[in-house]
Amino acid sequence: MEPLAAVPWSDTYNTFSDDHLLTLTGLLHDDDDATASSPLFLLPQDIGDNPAAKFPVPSGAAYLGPTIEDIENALSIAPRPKDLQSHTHISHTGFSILDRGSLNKVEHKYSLRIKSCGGNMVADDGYKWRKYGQKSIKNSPNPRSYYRCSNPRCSAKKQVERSIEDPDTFVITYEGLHLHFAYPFFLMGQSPQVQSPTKKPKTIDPEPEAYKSPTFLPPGPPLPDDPKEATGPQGLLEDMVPWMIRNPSTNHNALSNSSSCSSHRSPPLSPPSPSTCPTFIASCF
DNA sequence: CGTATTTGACCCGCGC
DNA sequence: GCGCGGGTCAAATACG
Repeated sequence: MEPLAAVPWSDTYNTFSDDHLLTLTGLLHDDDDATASSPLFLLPQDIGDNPAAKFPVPSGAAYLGPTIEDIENALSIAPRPKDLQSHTHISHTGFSILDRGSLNKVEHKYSLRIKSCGGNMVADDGYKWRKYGQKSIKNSPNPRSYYRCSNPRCSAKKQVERSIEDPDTFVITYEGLHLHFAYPFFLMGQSPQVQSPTKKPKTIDPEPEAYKSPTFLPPGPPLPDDPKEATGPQGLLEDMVPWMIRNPSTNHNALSNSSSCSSHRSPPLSPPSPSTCPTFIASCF
């Protein structure tokens, strides 16, 4: 039996999962990266007035990234129906985020189970993903697709496969983060004095240099490749979730005020198109 | 023609 | 050592 007879498999996967991926990739540690044991984000309240604290400190006391509970809390701000549906229905985008238990973290990888509610998933995060592989999985009729951030300086990856139990449920596994997303959080050009003592990445990636910069900027417009391109507040979910997780009490307002197409930032490799408006972000949170 | 996708080959880790 | 399976590579192909 061929999955998704009416819609090309890869197309469905990609358009469906992109927006969700952005939701989480900004939170994720790269499994093999030197940042794996370092906090991804520090916020103004975290930094305070101590210059020495303006860079993520890879110590045991540092913020080690979101837990499943953090992410679930962030997700919980999505409007939930009053009834006893087992998942949060996102009517605008035609899919549902399965309720508690659908999100798992395993060895710095997050897996998310998302229920498709029919229709084509047309939502994009502005980032581009390049499919680099597809494999048939043993004992599963559904292949697994492998995607990598099209930004060559970014190591973010995702895997998407259809659930065996429920053909309408997608299992998306996120690994790594959009490193170019972290650019605006640091001032470049200063000699690194604080850097992670952890192991080097398996592959040479110039991106981690950003983390070596001692000065940390508060969350602002993600700046994929060139800090000089930074403009005003943006508002992708990816921008907001790290902040949300740290500020659960103000999550809802922050997102409702920040989600709009007009404030969509320029994606790393291509300008946003009308179809790339983060509708998922606006409707989900 | 440049870019993205497809897909078989290849690599590597793991269990037997 | 060998086979298996997951992950990645890269040439061929499709597409805009």
